[in-house]
Amino acid sequence: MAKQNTVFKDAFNRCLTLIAEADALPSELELGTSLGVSRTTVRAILTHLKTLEIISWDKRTKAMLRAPRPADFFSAEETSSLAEIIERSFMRRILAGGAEPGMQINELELARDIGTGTTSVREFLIRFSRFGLIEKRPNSHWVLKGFTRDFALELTEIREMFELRSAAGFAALPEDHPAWHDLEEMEALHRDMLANIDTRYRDFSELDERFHLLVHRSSSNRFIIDFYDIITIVFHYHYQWNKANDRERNARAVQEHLNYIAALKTRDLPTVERACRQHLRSARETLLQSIQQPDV
Amino acid sequence: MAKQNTVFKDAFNRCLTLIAEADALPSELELGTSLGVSRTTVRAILTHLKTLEIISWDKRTKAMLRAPRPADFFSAEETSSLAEIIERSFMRRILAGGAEPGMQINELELARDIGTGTTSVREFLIRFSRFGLIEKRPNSHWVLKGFTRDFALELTEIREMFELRSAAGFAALPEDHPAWHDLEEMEALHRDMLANIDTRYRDFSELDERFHLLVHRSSSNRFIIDFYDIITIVFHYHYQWNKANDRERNARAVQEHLNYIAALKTRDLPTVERACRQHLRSARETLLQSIQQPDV
DNA sequence: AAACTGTCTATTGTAGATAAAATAACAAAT
DNA sequence: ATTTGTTATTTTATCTACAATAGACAGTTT
Repeated sequence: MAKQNTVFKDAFNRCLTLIAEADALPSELELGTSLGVSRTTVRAILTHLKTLEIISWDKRTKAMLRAPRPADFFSAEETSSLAEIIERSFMRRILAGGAEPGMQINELELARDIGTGTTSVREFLIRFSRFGLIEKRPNSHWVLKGFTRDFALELTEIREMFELRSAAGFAALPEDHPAWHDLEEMEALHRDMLANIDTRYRDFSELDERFHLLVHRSSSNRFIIDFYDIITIVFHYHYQWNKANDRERNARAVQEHLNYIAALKTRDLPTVERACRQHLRSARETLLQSIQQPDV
Repeated sequence: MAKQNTVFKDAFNRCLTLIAEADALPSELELGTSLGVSRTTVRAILTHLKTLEIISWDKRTKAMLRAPRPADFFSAEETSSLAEIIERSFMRRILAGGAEPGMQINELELARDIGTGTTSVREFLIRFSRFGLIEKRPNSHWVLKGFTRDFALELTEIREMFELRSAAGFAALPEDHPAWHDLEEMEALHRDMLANIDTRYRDFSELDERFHLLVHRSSSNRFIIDFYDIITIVFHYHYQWNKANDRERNARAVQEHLNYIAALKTRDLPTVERACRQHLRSARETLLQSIQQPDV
């Protein structure tokens, strides 16, 4: 069926929440930029809104007729792009489904399982290969290298190099750099979470990602920032499937982040390095614990 | 036309040089493993060899009838895979053809220019994107970030981190590790080249690549080793299109490599670090000099 | 004239089809 | 026990086609 219209559906949903608040509708162009889509898609959205009798629309006169109802929204499955679907499906297979290192990966089989064409699966695998978990044998299959202890060690080795350098770079940023303001906000978010840790500890994963990204960004090095994608995806799925002791683990991590933030604010290099190392060490331990040791 | 039979053609050429020396033909299976192809392809090759009356072939009796002639070989264009063709073509466009940073890259146009389908171009761009020179705008074009001074600085920053760590790792390898033997060979090759530098300086590019790969490999970290692909491709094309003063430049680099090798053999960390830093510094200078400064 | 809209075109994302190559199986021959 | 003939099946690499989306231009409204 050629292209899926997930861009339209997702933008439509976001548009509904957008107009639910402000009841005056902006111009097509404006709507397009605030939703991040082209005018073509905006017009498709407006047409659909009109069909559902949520708005009236004639040329440049648009008016709200009624508030959006839950039934108006497209369901979550419909709005996720094919790439997201494939990623989730693939990660479930290789992480949850007891996939052995060395296992062969078959494009056709994956595509059939997921219910997509082979092209999309192929492109996903090519993109995914930079994460070092799979490898291509040309004219033949892909090989799963596996989420092993070695993988985790190699990953964290690089992470530590990059983050130490980024943290040092952060501490050296000029007084008026916007990152300092972001850091203040980040600190407030952490304090908030720590105050209500019993109910909020599940949200740590997202906060963790945002905090470390802020640090990495200060390196201004595209390779360091890009590498952080690997960290993100690994920890994202890791958090999803390893929930043992996560309350305590996350509480400790929040505290470590706060120490780390305080250290950055001193701008004293040895202090920064100490706080950074300490946090990275426990992050590594957490990751390693979740990896099932191979039998050999 | 679906798949190109470049695997067959390339393997056929390699087979010709292989049998030109030894005149007894091995079994199909054996031939397959030494050429790195399946039995299906081996049989296609044997059939073609028979058609050209280079060998006689009846069941397991195969005999050479005549030596291969230049005309028997497939031409170089026919044997290079589509991916290689696309890479060369693309690199020529973005490096030689005065491509400005910020320029849009159009899959369809590229494909038409090169004379291939869009799928292959797309897959190439996805693979290539990890080199940090291009970036995708989803549902829209790719953007060329350009081979700029910033790019070179970011690249060399990582390179220096990785290579210093790898070099330190190399110096710490146990006495009986095979890498020490490879290093001896490498040293001999360098001495050879230095002795005949006037005629051999053009081959330095390849030697350089092999030497640094040897060092990087000792890190045993897939991310470090994979990153070296970026270095390789950048320096490969860099050498191709920047030939100014290359004789002196290469002579100096060979000497630096020899110092570096000597330093590794001392296994003394400060010595290694000094030699490594010195070579990397001049490599960076060379790279930077070749980049045209943007007008701003 | 500036902002907006209607209409049209070009390009991307994805599915499906096809040739090349890999893989498999097994009986027959050495 | 290894190699080959034979045949069939599976999978990859690549092309083509088409809907969704982006983007451009000209006309319209304020």
